[in-house]
Amino acid sequence: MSNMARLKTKFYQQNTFKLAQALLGKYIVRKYNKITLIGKIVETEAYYGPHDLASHASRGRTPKTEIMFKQAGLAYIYLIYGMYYCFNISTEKKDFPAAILIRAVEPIAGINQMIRNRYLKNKKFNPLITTYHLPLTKIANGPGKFCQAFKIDKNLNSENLITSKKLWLAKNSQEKIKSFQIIKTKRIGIDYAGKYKNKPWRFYLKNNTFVSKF
DNA sequence: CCTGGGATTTTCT
DNA sequence: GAAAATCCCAGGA
Repeated sequence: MSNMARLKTKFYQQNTFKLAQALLGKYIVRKYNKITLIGKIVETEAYYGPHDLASHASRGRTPKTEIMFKQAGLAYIYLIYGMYYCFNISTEKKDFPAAILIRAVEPIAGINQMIRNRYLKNKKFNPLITTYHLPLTKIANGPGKFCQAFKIDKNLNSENLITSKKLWLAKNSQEKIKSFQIIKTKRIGIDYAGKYKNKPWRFYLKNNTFVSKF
């Protein structure tokens, strides 16, 4: 992990679709209570502009969607289906609504804690049990599961990833993803989005077993 | 393998 | 009051 360097402003200022692909293979670092969790991003989705019917921003600028209209590099976190959180990164310039949803990560460090975090809200959680089991590929293979594992919730909404001490992104300069390793396909769970529902704005690493859906 | 329904709460109409 | 960028489990083929 010695080659890990935090991603700075310039990285986030790329075009949303380029950034959604550049995020693949990068690391998410989460710190709380002296615990450090690290995951490698393997799947993203872009939500772009005021007309994208799959984007919350297509229904206007509201308190909820405000972060999507801010500058690049902020955490946009919302509650979905009353139960799960989704973590996004704001992109593009101020007043242009866009964001990238992190849909899946490969667990790298703090794996036992991630598994415990996943069970904490589960009805089957029993505080007397200290060891839970979950296959590595099912810890964070979905946007809701990832947030649960990494203890990401509304408290981190609007967090600045460039300066935060709790949540940021990093890269290992020795690791490079080539474009042939990236699958581009339609986004998940947005069948209501009319002509935007089939846009190939979902990106994931080819043959990667940590993605939410193949 | 697949399909369908329930959980749960914020947000906006 | 309805919908929602999800997840899990049950039941049938």
